[in-house]
Amino acid sequence: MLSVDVVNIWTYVSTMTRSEPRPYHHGNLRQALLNEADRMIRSSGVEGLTLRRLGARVGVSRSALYRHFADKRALLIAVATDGFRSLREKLVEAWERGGRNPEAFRAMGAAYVEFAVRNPSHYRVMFGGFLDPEARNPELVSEGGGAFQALVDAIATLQRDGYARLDNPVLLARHAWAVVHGVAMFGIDAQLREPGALEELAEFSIEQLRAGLARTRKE
Amino acid sequence: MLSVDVVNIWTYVSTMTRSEPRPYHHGNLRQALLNEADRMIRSSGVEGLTLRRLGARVGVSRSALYRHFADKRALLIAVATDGFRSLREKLVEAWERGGRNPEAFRAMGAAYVEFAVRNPSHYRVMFGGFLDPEARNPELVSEGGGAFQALVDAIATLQRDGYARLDNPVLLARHAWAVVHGVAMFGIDAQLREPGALEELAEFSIEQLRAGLARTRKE
DNA sequence: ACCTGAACACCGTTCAAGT
DNA sequence: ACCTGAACACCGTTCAAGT
Repeated sequence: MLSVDVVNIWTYVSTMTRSEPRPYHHGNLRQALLNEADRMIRSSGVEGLTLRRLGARVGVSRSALYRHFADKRALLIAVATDGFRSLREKLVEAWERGGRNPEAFRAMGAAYVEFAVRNPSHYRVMFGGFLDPEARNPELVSEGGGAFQALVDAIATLQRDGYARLDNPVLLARHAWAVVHGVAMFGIDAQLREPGALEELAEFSIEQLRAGLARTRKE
Repeated sequence: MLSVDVVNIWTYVSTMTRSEPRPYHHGNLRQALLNEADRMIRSSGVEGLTLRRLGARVGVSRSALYRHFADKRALLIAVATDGFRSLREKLVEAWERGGRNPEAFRAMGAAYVEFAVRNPSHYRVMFGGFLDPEARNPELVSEGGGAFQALVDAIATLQRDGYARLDNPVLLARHAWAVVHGVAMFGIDAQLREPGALEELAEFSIEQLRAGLARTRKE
């Protein structure tokens, strides 16, 4: 009816008659903001991301952003959620392409470290505690859980095929996560400056991890 | 001569004649600021620490702080430096009190995780990347290196006594640090909510670590 | 629906001035 | 030596108003 047209008439009018001081973002503004936030975090770190500069870069007023995100934390949560989704994809790909065997498990560990080192600021948003655990955003929890589940599934498969000890796979996955997370942090903090040092550590730690999972319950 | 007295006369005058609106901090202001910053970080996290509130809590004007720290980053570096010193003390104590043997090595790992979990905000300042690696504050680097050296020394001793494989002790120490760091991060992010889950993981991971170090070079 | 502009309360930091 | 008070340039966030 009429009301439907009224709803969109401003869009029509503005696109047809405005002297184009700024193009409107129709529905893709959210994604444009996320993309630009990604770029800013990548180049200047989380502390370099301010909503005002983000808006200016996208070509939008200060408050336009609040149509799509409740506040800055909500935007960071969205960034972290995307990061977890991307990480899970990388992990699953390495595991499946490697043939779901102990060697593929090592490839999965290497993929984890690589993701963190190639996206350090992203990784910090995901694990740096900027997002207080009270902010239990369901999508974030679900996406983070999905990435962790990829590890649990891989370990359960190794167990089924006789490659891994039969402890609780969740405990084994937590241990595996701790190892790769620790290695990744070493790499991110750039405390390993010597070329090859991170690769050496990653290889060693992941091999230690694999051998430890293979070790029988009582040594 | 006269100039010496002139230098301190204001202190004399102010302590004797002022109607005590605010007590002066003679030389201990720096420590008072660090102590209060510690308390604020502990209760509200790093993002809860603002220089203005810090000054107000200590009872000092906004700019007084700049007599002791170049800027906010310098204050955080000082906090991190203290943290590393404290951590090293805890590690060395656990190692020596335990008798410098494999069991003591486990105690050292547990002490590490305990330090992180009991001082989560401190720990984040130390490792959260708030301090960009470019800011190579010599004291911070030295104190952080000291804590790491405690690990290297312990592993070298284990090697000498036939308890650990003979790889490069620095590599072994990096691996050990990665493991306990990863476990600590799990605990800090409170992703392990179930009671006892963190203890279970810490015990498992540290035992994996110890067994891995004991394993001979070629399994 | 989507955006603007001004305003508010808060930052870190500086600097001339005070005791 | 140590501190104050005002100022500057920046934040995140809100809200009435515009198209």
